[in-house]
Amino acid sequence: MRDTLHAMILDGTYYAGDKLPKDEDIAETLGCARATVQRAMRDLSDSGIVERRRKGGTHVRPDPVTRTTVDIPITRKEIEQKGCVYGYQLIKQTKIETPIPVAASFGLSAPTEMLRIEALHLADQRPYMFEDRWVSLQTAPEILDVDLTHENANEWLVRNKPYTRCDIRFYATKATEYYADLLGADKAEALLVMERTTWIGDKPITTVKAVTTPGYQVLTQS
Amino acid sequence: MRDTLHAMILDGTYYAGDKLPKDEDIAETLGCARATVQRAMRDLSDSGIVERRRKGGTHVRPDPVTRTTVDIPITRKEIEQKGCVYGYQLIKQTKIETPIPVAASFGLSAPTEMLRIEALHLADQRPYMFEDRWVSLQTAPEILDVDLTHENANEWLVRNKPYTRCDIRFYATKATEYYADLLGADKAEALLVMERTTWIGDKPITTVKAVTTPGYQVLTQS
DNA sequence: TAGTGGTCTAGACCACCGG
DNA sequence: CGGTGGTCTAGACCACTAT
Repeated sequence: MRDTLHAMILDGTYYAGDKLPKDEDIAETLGCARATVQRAMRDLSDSGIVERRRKGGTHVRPDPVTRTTVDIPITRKEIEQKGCVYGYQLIKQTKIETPIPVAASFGLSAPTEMLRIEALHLADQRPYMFEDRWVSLQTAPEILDVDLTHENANEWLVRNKPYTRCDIRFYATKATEYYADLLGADKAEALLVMERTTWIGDKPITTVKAVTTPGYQVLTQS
Repeated sequence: MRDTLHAMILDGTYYAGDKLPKDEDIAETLGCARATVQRAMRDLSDSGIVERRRKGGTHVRPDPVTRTTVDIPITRKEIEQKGCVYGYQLIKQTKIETPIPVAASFGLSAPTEMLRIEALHLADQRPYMFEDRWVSLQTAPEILDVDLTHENANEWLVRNKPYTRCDIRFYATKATEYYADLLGADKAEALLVMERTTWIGDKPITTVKAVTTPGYQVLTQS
């Protein structure tokens, strides 16, 4: 039922920008309950195909977008899923004031003292991903009690610091000598970077720049 | 109501791997309808926080993932939204048999004749993105009638060929001399690439490799 | 096969926001 | 303010799958 409604909307009956009848009318036309229409519309809305506003009605999105979902697993799981042995190596851990760009990524106007952690994830003993992380000591002071040579900050945070907002960006960067060394890559190799910043409410938790090894790909789901 | 249920599940009552009571019991405990629980659970499930299986019940996901949504707009819109003037330039258009890797990306075992289109998107007259596209002539033969020097294949497809499946991948690549020339970038610059392949049912529509200019970022939502 | 989640209905009331 | 979508209920039946 919902699927046939999806199909009906999408089979060329309506075009970009068109206004659809209100749920009640559609329900009557199709001989189904309004809740069913509502459910179908919600799906279409989630997929970015349609836009709905109270009183404004439902419109086919005028500028179609390709909307897709990315799952970023815990790095350990990602490595293990490839059938490799996971390894972790703490490189450096310092309590230091955030540089301006880092403060900015949190939306903070003034630098703060945070914990900076540089670490390497290994797959079968070989470098897999380098992470350069900043953790807010105001929001997550307990991290100072964690032995980060063995426990990995990524996982500790996931288990102990739920977040309410998360910004992610992907981009490419040329390997600096530092990255190339750490990752066992050629200098000037092209590397994919994932930057992730999380907050609980409006309080910063952590920001991490994950630099991957050459060839790394991010895949999306349907 | 749904929100309080969300909160209750997430406030530390259950841990990774835990099994939750069945919807009916939760509904009774909270004094709400089962449909309400179902709705809340569906949200949690969509967010990747919980996994549900008929008869198997609902479990908190044992391996937490960061799940996020990426919107990929029409390139024209993306450029215009930045306040730039959009430009488009067809570089080459050939009817040719797919190389093995291209056929493979569609899941085809044998090469087929397709339309290959190389084109450049411009922002304020400057190169913005290069696209190397293959379009199936079996699924979208009408594209041969389109004047691709003026109409851009991206938009024609979006408007005329709805798809049911879409695979996307992001990765970094070192600029070849060809890319560097086209994009006005330095040779060996790191470039972000988006590859997108779409099908209608199990019939291939198009696959496109979009090579971006240096500094390009993909942002995600919530 | 029995237990669980998934879909649907018919109806009520609420919340937002455009005219 | 009135029209539209959003949420909720109480109940029925279905579809999958773990045991």
